[in-house]
Amino acid sequence: MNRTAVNDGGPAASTPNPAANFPVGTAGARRQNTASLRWRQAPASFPKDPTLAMADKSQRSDVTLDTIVSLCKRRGIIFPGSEIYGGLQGTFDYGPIGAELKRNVKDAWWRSMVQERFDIEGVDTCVLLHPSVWKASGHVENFTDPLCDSLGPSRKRYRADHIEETECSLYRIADVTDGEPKPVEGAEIWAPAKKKAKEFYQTWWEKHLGLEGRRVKLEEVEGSATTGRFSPDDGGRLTDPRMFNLMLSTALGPVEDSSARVFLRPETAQGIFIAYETARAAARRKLPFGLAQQGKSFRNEITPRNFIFRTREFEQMEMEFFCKPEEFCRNGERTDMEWFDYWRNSRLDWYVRYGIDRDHLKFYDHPKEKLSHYSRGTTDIEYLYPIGWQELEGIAHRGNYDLSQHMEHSGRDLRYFDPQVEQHYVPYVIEPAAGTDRAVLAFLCDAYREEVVTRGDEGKESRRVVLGLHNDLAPIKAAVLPLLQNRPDLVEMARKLAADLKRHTNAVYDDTGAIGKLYRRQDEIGTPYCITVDVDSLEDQAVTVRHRDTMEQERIGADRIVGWVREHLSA
RNA sequence: GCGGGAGUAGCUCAGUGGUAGAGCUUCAGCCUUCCAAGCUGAAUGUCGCGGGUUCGAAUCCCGUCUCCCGCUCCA
Repeated sequence: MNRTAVNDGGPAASTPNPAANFPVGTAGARRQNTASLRWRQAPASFPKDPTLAMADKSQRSDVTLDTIVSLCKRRGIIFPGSEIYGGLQGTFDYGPIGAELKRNVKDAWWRSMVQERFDIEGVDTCVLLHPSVWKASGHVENFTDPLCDSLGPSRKRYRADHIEETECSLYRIADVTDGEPKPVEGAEIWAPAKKKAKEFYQTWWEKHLGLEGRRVKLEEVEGSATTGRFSPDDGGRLTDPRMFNLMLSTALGPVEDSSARVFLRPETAQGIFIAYETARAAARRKLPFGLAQQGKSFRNEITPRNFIFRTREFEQMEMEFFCKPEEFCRNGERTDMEWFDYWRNSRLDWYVRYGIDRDHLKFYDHPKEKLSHYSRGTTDIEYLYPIGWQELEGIAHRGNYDLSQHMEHSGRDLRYFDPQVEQHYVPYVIEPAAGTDRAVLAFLCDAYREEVVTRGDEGKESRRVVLGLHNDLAPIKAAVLPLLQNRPDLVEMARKLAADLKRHTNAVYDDTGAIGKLYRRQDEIGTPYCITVDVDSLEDQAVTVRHRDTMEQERIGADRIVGWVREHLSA
């Protein structure tokens, strides 16, 4: 979905496109940097859907992606993978705080999708699946894009199947000003037709071959007629298409030559479909019911970008909900489309429940004409990332496509026998598929805020960075801090309190700084409660609990603190 | 893959041919009775990598790698 990344770069219709082109095989001309620079500002002649572009104009002013990236790195939440070797594009590692956060997101999903429900089971299927699975699912055929590049000045890349091939020939340019045709060094061009070629290259000759005011002639190189593709933007010839398969593959078996080439799953869903019948039978499930799964998926994204938004290795939280096609529903039973609707809303509510501002979420219903032939509806839940509205989760009504495909390719009967109607049929599937890393990023962006704090007596201002995470998502739930680090009795009491808390929740102890600094440290990673032990605590056996969001404090008996924290965390 | 930008301390960067620096962070000590205070001290660098020019290279040249941005792609 690139609807949002509108090419807001180019000034609209600045330079008229002079339709210049570089001749094939003149390396010198390709280095015309000045021309390239000018060209880069030319408007693309394929504006992406302008209406959508308008609708998606909204941007966030409260947080930038760079801010989040930098916080994540500084605090060891998430940082580039393989960093000590210079990094590996499209991979990110989660550090101590990030690992907790991600676990919490996954746990929250699992609780609401599996644990709290009576109609969904969890599964955990393999990353490596039989190669036929991807033939059946359509990934082998459809997950491969033929791409080609323009040799013209725009250097743009196109989907080969989006551009028609046309007849073309190679032309030589000759200078005929002085009567006798003199071939111009290196000036050979591919063009669809002589007339067109003349239009295309007029400007180019003059500018780049020093032929201003000269008369030139095009000679078709004999036997060069062929078919080729040309850039709609700059008229340049396109390279032959190269195939980009978006699935990663590996060799299964110890000896590479004789081993089987298998794919790493590009989605977790197919594992669920092929385990469907066994899981259903073992769990003794009737329709409707769902199978949920979390796990890593891999895609050879041509351009992984935007931090953890698009990476080559990523994690998914998917659920396949098998339900009855409408014609088999009895009175009062939800139809497939009603289930689709149910899951759309239910999934959006989940994000709101865990703290995302409702105004930062929206549905994007895929237009009917863009749906796959089997799909009866697809809705994206989009989140207003700092980079704009982008897909966070997709909810798809997949009809009976996947199970039917696997029936056909595997030869197994995956139909469901419905005792109510005494018929066999293939269930419909509703699939809410969420990106775990995208969810983590969304929660981070939505929780992030900066405040200016004024200190009471001196009126000194300082900046406070807070992650206002939902308690369930906060990586660390409570920090125990001694007010004075040079008082062994305070330190001892605080350490003991931290140890008590650690038996029940993820708590930490910290005394390496003045109290204000310790608070800020915890604010930055979203710790909801800080518990401070002061000198009075030794007398009255009470401690101060400081709330992250309000910075308010309250006094609680030390012996009640574990209960207090547990109670507040589950509230 | 193409084009552009960038690689110097954990972070942000300065350093354009002559002994590698600053601020912040981190750590230790002192101090400190609640919101990044102060003082003292310390740690941390194959200047992305390889080659060349030079008496001498972070600096100039060539090559190379990686990251970032744009484009193509993106359940």
